[in-house]
Amino acid sequence: MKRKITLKQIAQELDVSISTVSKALRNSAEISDDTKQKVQAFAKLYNYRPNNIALSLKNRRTNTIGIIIPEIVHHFFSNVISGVEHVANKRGYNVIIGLSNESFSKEVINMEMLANGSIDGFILSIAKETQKLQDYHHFNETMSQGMPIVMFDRVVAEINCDKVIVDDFNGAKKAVEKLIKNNCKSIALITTNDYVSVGKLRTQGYLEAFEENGITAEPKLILKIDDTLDNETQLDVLENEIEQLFKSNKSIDGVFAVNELYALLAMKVATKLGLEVPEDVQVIGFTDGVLSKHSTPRLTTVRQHAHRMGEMAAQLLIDKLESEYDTIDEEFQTVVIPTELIERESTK
Amino acid sequence: MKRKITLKQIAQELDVSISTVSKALRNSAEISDDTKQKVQAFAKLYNYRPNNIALSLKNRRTNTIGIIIPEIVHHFFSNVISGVEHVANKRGYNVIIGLSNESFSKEVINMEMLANGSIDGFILSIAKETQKLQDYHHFNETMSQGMPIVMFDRVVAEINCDKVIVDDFNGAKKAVEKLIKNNCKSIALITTNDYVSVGKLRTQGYLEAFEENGITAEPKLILKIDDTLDNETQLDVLENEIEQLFKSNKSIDGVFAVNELYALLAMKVATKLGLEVPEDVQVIGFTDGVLSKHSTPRLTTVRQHAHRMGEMAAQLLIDKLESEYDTIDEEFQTVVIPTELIERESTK
DNA sequence: TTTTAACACGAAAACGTTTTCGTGACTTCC
DNA sequence: GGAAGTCACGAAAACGTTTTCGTGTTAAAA
Repeated sequence: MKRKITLKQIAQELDVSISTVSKALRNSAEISDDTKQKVQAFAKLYNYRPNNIALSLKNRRTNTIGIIIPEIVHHFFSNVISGVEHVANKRGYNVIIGLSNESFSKEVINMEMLANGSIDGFILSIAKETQKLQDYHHFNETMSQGMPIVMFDRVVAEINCDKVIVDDFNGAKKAVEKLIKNNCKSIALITTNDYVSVGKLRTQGYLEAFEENGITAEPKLILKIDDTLDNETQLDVLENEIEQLFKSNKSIDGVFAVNELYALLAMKVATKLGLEVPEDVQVIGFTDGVLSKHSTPRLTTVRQHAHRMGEMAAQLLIDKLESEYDTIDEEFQTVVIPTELIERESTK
Repeated sequence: MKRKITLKQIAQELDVSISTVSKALRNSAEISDDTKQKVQAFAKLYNYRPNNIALSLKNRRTNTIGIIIPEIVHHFFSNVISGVEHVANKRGYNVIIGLSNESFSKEVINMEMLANGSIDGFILSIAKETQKLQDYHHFNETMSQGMPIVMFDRVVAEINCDKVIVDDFNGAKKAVEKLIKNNCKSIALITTNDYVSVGKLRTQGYLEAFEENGITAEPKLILKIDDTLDNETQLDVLENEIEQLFKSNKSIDGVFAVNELYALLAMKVATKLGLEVPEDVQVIGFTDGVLSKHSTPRLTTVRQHAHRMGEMAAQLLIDKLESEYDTIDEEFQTVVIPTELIERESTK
């Protein structure tokens, strides 16, 4: 088929030079009105659009940002993407995605693939495996090449860059306080292993709420789920673990879970064991996703404002990109997005 | 900070020409072993990587594919993306995303933004507004410029291009047949307006199952939801409509819904009205998402294999891109992905 | 010793832009 | 009528690659 038309072709066709065509299209005062009209009409007729790749090469800016996330089939992450895309689009940037699938090596490969000029900067949330290995060389290398990074949600303290995080600690704390205020006497925690930074922070929020209220935390009320468990296929294992928690602690009248799936399963198990939600046991989950919204009873959750996080991350990154001439400004900021407790039917 | 190193800089530093460096790095036989070693060592030391943009310009291929979808916070679409990303990555392509938010103009703008050389081809599912307006000029223009398009799920018959679709008709038909076989005598349909192509096809499947079993469809059992309704905020309206359906048709003992939310709400309403699922009313939904998997009772659904659809779409596109020299092959194919009935707890 | 072949490298073009600078043809001014 | 200035345009460089072709040097063959 016919390829896209270029300046060169227009120039040939109209018997002028390439520079004249370029200037005419950009409405330069250097060019006579006659020529301008002729060129512009021709360009319009053939639907001329400047080639983006050539522009990128010339300007040494691609106007594209890369976003690397652990998974995309996930309410939180897809929401972040939509936020990123929203402001990126508004400000004339494209968004290119890479999935790490929670794997360290895929994260590294993805970043290397994009860092070679394809994008101007990164927005990313690191893979669990990376958190476990604590190998951050790829971030340092990328930044040392002058490519800015904005991390969100799962961030790493050792790396100096802009960050957008959820207030995991206080979000969890407030949720647990809510349970305490609602007269729960035996509040269980369902969380992940400690190397997952957000899981750890939420756990700390739980503990802090206890402490401030003079309650001593009981280890047996804390269930740490091994999250190498595949939530898709090993759902029954998960459910079983939670069931054991309930069975060996009949006193439980409140549950705080670090994600909505755990919270939902807690409700399910409770119901199965003949307990009523929220009468007998109240449940709050972190992460406000579709599951929480449409469960019966509808789950009280800690909303993270994922969309806003994405918007904020994109804003930070683009601001940095567009102020790169005053490169002295090597001040990095960490924006904390406050959480919001959405009270629904799983609490009194 | 220090920018990425280029061939030119290596050449200067080593006092050879740019061509020599390039050849040395590509292990050309033209270059002496001495020089090769020197250059390669230097390149490795400074972590040289060829600039992708320059390569794209030279090769006139970006090795990037664009995917335009109506929304990303959506189990089906995010699953498709993950499929696309999977094979794209495996075959050395990047994926750049654009969201139309179901808007015609955003779809057009997004496509124009990417069609100017940023990508080699499109994978897309068209916006509802585009379906309603039936304005497809942007697809034709894109294709006439030699840029291939692969459509998935929501496709348009008038455009000649590769397509990947769900077998909506048969998927729906089989689901309804299942209900019939399970002795449902009064099967309701909860669907969307007709201009949504997949909604229409699923409705036809429902009708066909009736016909083949000698049952006459009753219009009052068919609820068409106006999908300009925002599922997020107007949930109660939705729920109310479904409740009315049940109340004015006490005989209903089976429900087929064209998406999982409608199905879930149907279960919820039924339960609320004192009906047991699946004892009194059996429910099947199209689209196998998280809601279905984690509802109580767990929903029987028609699985679409979204991930596989994404993989297939990417494969079709890349195959076409990489065979573009024998451009005569203007045969387009439509791949139909069969559905699968996942029987869970909402049917007997 | 002369011709030929192999070897090792450099110059330059090309991909599609934008922009700086130069220049020939007029016009204006004294 | 010559100097100076304006106008309208073209040549060329640059962004970072790859690749084709040309060329000088050396070694082998005649």
